[in-house]
Amino acid sequence: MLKITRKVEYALIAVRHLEKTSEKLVSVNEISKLYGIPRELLAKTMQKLASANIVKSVKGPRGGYKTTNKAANTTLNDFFEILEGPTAIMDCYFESGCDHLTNCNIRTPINKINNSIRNLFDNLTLADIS
Amino acid sequence: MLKITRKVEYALIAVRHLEKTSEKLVSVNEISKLYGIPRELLAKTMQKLASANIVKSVKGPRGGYKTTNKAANTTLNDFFEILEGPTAIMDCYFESGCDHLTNCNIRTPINKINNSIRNLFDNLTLADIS
DNA sequence: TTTATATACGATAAAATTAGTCGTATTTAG
DNA sequence: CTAAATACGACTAATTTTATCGTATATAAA
Repeated sequence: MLKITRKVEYALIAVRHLEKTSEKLVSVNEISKLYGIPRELLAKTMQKLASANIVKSVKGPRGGYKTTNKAANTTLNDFFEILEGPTAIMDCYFESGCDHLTNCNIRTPINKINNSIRNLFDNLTLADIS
Repeated sequence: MLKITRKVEYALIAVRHLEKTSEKLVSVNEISKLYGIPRELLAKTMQKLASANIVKSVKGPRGGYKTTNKAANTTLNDFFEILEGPTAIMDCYFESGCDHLTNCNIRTPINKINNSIRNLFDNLTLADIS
């Protein structure tokens, strides 16, 4: 219920670590050992952050990741959506098709809750929560 | 990721239905048929709402549920916590014991996000989202 | 030019959580 | 009495999340 996923958790850990080490390239291996998190999973997570230009990747020996100047200004909503897709407390908020037989009597409440959450996360950046 | 559960969904449906039918007692059977939701699951959900005094239960034939005057003023945070326990985007926010090896570098961000969400839900009542 | 190290990415397996069902007890109107 | 309703715990099924595996590609350094 209203939990973030490990992917997001690991991404936060990594980005914060990279912010600290600044310009230096740090490999997935290093971060996964340092915080005791699964390497392959972190690797995939970093790839998503890289394709969204939150971090920059460098291949090959001595390669790794570093944050881009975009990182700190990224909103939580963008950060979450890069990793997990649209922010929605129920699938019907984005997908079509409602399960309920006659009519859905919670459309308004669901929308209001969703909009509140999205508004919250749109107005918080990674820098804000540091 | 940040989803509400079916229990919460069903509870919302039921409470909104009961608000509409006002003083009349409505059985779980009736609501479950009307919205096409599993009876037993809804029954349990209603029992939790009853023990939190959001709804009043009446046993026996012609029995059922109706909302109490407490219902509309209930905050989303209370409503969620009655059904699902403490609101926390990560378990470590409430439970002790951290998985991370050396040190956790996301304590501050997690707390800030959590407090923001809790603050949001503490200031929204069921009436507000109707 | 070969080797070792690193990212990239899709497929699959394991674990955990959520959703749903079942059985039995209790209450009470008719 | 009986039927209809809530109450509650145990169990099973389904779904989602988490983790692993295999293979490809890039590149620094020997």
